[in-house]
Amino acid sequence: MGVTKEQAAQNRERILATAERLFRQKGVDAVGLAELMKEAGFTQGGFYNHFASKEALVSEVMGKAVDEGQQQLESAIAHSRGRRGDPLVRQIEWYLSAAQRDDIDCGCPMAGFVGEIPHLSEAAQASYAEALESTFDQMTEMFLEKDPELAREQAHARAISLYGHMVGTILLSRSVSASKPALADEILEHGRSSMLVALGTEGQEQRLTIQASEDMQP
Amino acid sequence: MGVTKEQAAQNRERILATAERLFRQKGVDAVGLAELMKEAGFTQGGFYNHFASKEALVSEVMGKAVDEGQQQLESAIAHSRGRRGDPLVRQIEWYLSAAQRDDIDCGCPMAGFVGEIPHLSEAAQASYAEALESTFDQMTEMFLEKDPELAREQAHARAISLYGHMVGTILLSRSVSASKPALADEILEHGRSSMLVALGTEGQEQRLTIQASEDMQP
DNA sequence: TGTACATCAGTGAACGCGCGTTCACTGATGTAC
DNA sequence: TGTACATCAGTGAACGCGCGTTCACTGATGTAC
Repeated sequence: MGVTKEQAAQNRERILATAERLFRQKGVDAVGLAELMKEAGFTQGGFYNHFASKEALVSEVMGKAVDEGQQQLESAIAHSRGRRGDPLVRQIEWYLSAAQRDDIDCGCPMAGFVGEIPHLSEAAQASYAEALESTFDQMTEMFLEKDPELAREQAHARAISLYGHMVGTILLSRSVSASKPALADEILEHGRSSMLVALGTEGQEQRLTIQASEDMQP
Repeated sequence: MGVTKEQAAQNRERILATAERLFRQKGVDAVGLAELMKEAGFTQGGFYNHFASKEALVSEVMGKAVDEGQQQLESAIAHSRGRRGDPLVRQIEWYLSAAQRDDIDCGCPMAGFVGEIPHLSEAAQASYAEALESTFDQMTEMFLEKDPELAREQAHARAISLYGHMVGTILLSRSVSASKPALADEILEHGRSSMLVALGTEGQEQRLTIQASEDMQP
């Protein structure tokens, strides 16, 4: 009661951060505002000083989460620039590590929320789609940097495919990490090595594609 | 009031089927028992004649859904046996079609529920993990049938990787199909063609792997 | 700089509502004799 | 085969509870003069 504007803004951020954590742990629907505010250190009623509704909060949390995911990816790119090794390889190995799988709180928001997005508000879906597109663009750049002779269009296609592969692999691994931990690890490992192999062989794709599709599709 | 045993069993099945449909459309948490029973054509109270609790219903729905997904895959294999073309190719093309993406009600249950699984009961998680393992085994067989010289272990690894790729691609496409339909289609298409190419090039993998990892990981 | 007052982030109780669950009751089904 | 009765899937009202939301109130902050 009686609080600096600056303090109020900080409190708002604390509510957002707490909401993101709880949403990831339990799912959006399973988190009540009373629980959220208590967890953030406030009483229930204060919520509406900061947000118009739960839906507004959800949209803002989604927007913030995917933006941060973006920035994380961007800084990962910057960090690996000039270092030895392929930034795509580094990215894959980090993304598909057991650590990133088990750290629900800080893991990739695109993967963490992908299942809930179709049930959320238009605003939340739009934020998500925007961020997904940017992620594809960033990964396209990584492909182009790796192989400057690659056509942009093809780099983009590879980025989309690779990202789908990464997201599916981490989700499957998470879905069984409680009931079959060994299987969960196997999923990560086979997904990862297959992606790394694909990264290596893609250079020869054009030569092989024609022959391959002849083999497959009579 | 006053109903044949046989009729009662049918009614139970109707509740299960309705629950599966609603769960897929809205998510497990967002479906209330009153809504469910009404949708199935009954009054609220009757629910507990068939199930001990909502949690018990959820577990049974998950078990049934993944089992049916299994059978569907199995019959798809049987159906394509002896026909022209690679069953894996057929599987990929069906799975990553816009139709299967948009038909939430009948789509792949593994993909539809993967995001909710970590929040559900142990029983539901166990059903899911069991079914996932079986799916990997079935796809392993498809790889072995395609290339009988392949080591079982390697076929299994490829099955796991491919399935992760399929699931991630369909989920990403679904997550933006409302807000960016064009992007959603692009995701399907690039994922699909990349998987088909990988199927074709994998035969040459062993030769390329060594060279590829030298290129990537100094 | 000091005083008077509006602002507004906070509190905590209360609202109506829908949730999962329980219950007394109904009446055709299915069984025992 | 007919009669008497137990069973149990169905009804629909009610339970306590937690949900999202509203409200009157508090009191330090921030502003106007």
